[in-house]
Amino acid sequence: MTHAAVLEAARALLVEGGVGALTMRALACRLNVTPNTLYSHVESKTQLLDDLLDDLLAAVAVPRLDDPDPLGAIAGLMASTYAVLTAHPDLVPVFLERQGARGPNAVRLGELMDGLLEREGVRGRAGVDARRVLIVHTIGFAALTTSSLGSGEPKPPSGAASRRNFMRSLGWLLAGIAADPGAVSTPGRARTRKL
Amino acid sequence: MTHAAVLEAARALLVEGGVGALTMRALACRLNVTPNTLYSHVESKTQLLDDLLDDLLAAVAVPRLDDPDPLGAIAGLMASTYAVLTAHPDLVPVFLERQGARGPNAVRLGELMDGLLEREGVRGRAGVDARRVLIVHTIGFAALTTSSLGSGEPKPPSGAASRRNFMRSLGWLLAGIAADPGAVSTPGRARTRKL
DNA sequence: ATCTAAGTTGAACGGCGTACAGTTGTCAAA
DNA sequence: TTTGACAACTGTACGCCGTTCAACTTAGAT
Repeated sequence: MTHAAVLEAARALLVEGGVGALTMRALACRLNVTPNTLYSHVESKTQLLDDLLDDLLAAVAVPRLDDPDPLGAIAGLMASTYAVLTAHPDLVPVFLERQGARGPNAVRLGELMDGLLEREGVRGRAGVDARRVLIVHTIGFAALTTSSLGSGEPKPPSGAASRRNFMRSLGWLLAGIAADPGAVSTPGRARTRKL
Repeated sequence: MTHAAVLEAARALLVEGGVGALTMRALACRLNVTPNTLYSHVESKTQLLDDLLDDLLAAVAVPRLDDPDPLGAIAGLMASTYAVLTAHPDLVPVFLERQGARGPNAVRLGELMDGLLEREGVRGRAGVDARRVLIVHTIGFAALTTSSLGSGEPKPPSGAASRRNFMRSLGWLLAGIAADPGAVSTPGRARTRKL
């Protein structure tokens, strides 16, 4: 009975029955313990979910910061993130509810992205905006990839079709970001008091 | 004590304390009634949330289908949707959880959008994809507009800055959609068995 | 005056996350 | 070998949740 065992059982519950099935009581039952025992290994259910989230992000394949093609590297990074998220669709709503993960892996990915964007000449305010756009697009697509979204089309598109659609629109966004770096490229006093 | 009164009180609770504060018991208390009374006017809490969602969508300003500038009309439609959603940020997580509203107003907006896209030459599979991209972008931005999203930047951007960022990236997406209609413009037997 | 149907209520069910006091088992220090 | 500290675990319970059901009230139609 360890922290890791709890996480693993939680993941199993999530896969088998979705978020609704992940209950401290069900979790305890699966581990053959009483519910309160879990609190010796997990601070709270919220913390447990955060741990699951960050574990998920650990599976994202990260490009090298010095990749010769920064824009392509970013595309690959987002594609990998998308793949990881859609592979575990049950966690995505949790992700949204938390307003984005804040664990060490999330931070690492964010910094890597900033580095790659900077190599494209996108930094400062523009960098923050660009990261936001890309993350919204990726998480949003992952979150809504299995729904029919409004009228008609009762049959949601296949996973492969969704992925193609994701990559295509991701390309549009990257093109826009690259075409308009809009960066205040001179750091220092020039941008100190600009909001 | 009517359906409308319940909805109104629910909205008030939502504004005052977020989703967590919207409880059947709290709702009943605010209306000076016992909790079970609510079930004479509302089928379930889920249905109540759906009603709130669709009510929200009723506030979206819709362009005319025969607007001389379809692309601009779509941009306006998404901008209005974004404004409405960000004005009631508490409902956006609910929106996400429901995987997009399915009420009559949502259907109406979806159909209007399809009509406008069609006038841009985007129809069929491409139309569905385009609608998906635009909805993801809009709802995603509204959902994540108040978070810091990963590393750094403890101060989230202001509402106006977020809106500018939203509109700018929306423009990139619309440009991509318009530049590559990718439509199978000949309906009929040619595309019957193409999945 | 009587019947009916809608609105409301008290009480309860089962489930949730979680707290607290007490029991067990393990293992180092005496 | 005994003792004692400490971590893991349990029984029990609290307060919350959404929801149901039989009973009661009451307004309007017959």
